[in-house]
Amino acid sequence: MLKPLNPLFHSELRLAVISILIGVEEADFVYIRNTTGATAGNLSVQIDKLHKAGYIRVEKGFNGKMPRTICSITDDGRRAFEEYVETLREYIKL
Amino acid sequence: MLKPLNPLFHSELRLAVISILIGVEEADFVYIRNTTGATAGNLSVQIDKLHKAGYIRVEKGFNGKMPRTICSITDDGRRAFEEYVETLREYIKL
DNA sequence: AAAATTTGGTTTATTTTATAAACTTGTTTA
DNA sequence: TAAACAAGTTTATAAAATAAACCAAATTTT
Repeated sequence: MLKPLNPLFHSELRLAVISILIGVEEADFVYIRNTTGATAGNLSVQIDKLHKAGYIRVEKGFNGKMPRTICSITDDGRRAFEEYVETLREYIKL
Repeated sequence: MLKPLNPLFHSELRLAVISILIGVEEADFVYIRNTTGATAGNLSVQIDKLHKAGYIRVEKGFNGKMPRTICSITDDGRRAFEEYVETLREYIKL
């Protein structure tokens, strides 16, 4: 019997966000929005979900005078994501 | 920029269904229900979506007197699924 | 130096999707 | 022959994704 897929990762946009954060130290809101092509609203909501789950860190600061939101993956997030990927592999077994 | 994920495959239950069908000649409704653990209603809906998309074949017959629904993946389905998996790999790149 | 526009978001509303509950048709079994 | 069961389908509800509307501050335009 297949294990359930962590629904927090099994979403196109959240998966794209994690895909970015997994490979870098940190990334800001605008960069993530640009590289995913998501709307700001959608991205804001999905980042919030990942944050509330403890999978990413979200730090609000300023770049000069402009607001800047920096995201990074947490250890918990990394662990949970790896587990998700392993589970996923059982589905796609390829 | 990441390619979009075919939403017909990017669903836990439909993914589980395809995961079963990819490895066998055919499988019937009850078998799929048992091995996925899905409710009959949910399964019926998801099978219908895959069928309407042309990704699976659905043949209704009888096993003695009892109705029997047999499913199998189509060539189109196989192709589309492989493409989905390739796209997915770009997200999880691991 | 106001007014208009842009930036970097958040909040709320709408649409879509997934899931469960209820129902149908026919079959066994008590 | 009535109750329980099997194999699904249909419809209603819950949850999720997405978009639209909004806000505050900064920048640019006239």
